[in-house]
Amino acid sequence: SSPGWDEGTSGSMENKATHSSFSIESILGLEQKDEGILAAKSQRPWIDTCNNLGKPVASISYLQHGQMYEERVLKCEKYFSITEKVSYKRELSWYRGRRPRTAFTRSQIEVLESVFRVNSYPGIDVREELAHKLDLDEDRIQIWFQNRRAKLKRSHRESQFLMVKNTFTSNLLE
Amino acid sequence: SSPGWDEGTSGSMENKATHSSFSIESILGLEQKDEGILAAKSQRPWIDTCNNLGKPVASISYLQHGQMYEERVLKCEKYFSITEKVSYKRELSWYRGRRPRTAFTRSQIEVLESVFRVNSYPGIDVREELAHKLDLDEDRIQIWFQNRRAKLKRSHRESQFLMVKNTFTSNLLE
DNA sequence: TTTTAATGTAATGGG
DNA sequence: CCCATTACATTAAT
Repeated sequence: SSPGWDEGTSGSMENKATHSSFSIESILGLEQKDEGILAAKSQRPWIDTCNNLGKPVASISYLQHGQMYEERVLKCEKYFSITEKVSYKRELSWYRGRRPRTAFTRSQIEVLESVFRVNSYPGIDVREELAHKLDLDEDRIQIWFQNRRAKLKRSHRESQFLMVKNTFTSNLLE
Repeated sequence: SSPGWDEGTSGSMENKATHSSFSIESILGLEQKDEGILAAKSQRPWIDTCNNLGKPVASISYLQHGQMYEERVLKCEKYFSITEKVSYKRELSWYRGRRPRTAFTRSQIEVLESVFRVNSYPGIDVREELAHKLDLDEDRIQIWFQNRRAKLKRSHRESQFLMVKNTFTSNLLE
């Protein structure tokens, strides 16, 4: 449940613990048995969000507040239709298949940074805990730590580099 | 001899047959004697290369052809200094002891992919042949096929997941 | 422009 | 060999 984009209904497959005996899954004969391919988790849930309702029947696009929007008619019934409004940028991300960029809040960053100072390699347990506390996907946490480690290494490299360079320069000036 | 990262001047240690009595190696007292453990093949040749000449005395960095380079001063005498030019990318990998990431060329990938389509599990003989033809280590080939098989498996899982989910969605909309 | 979230994949280590 | 992870090079969003 990352902020900035909704998850649609794609999460329903994973809520094994909460469905009743008369759940949709059981009616459709898709009961999870923790065997075979149904256990698989989609790698691209933000794409599923649009696929869940099929290809749009139609769409119109327009400008609003200086931004390009598109209204897609996902389903047309006699008395109603289901529409979805998406921004142009998001649409671009979609067909490129790229996850919309997550914008962490300041408070989320603060927590992540404080954990990072203690442990740059949190295990799955810590990541799940963080994910729950910060209301983020565990995947986002993992990626954040990866990028954070890369950043740390970059800064180490730069400072080390400058140190050597300064030594060299000092020697030259002696 | 993987393409994708230059060897700088560090390859000189391997050209034992071509150096004269007044080579840099002999001046520095680093003559190879081919005795004892030196005959063994290192598991990490990309680390040995830098350790052989000790830590650089100093280094300066600069840009050339859009790439970061570093010039390291290996030894400073009164009238001369011995320097070594290395690319920045290589420098990064050094201090961590990790093999520099191989960047396969498009044509190498094409060959590997075409072989993969026919046989995902090439034996040592095929791998050696590929290594020779593509000018790569046999190890790189082996790793490539391992990663390629993992990728194939992922895509299979993903498509199966989507198939099941689409069935699920179709049922809902009927 | 700079920073950094996201991606693809080469490399590593354990089983 | 597999599998899960990690590092790393790049791309692209902000």
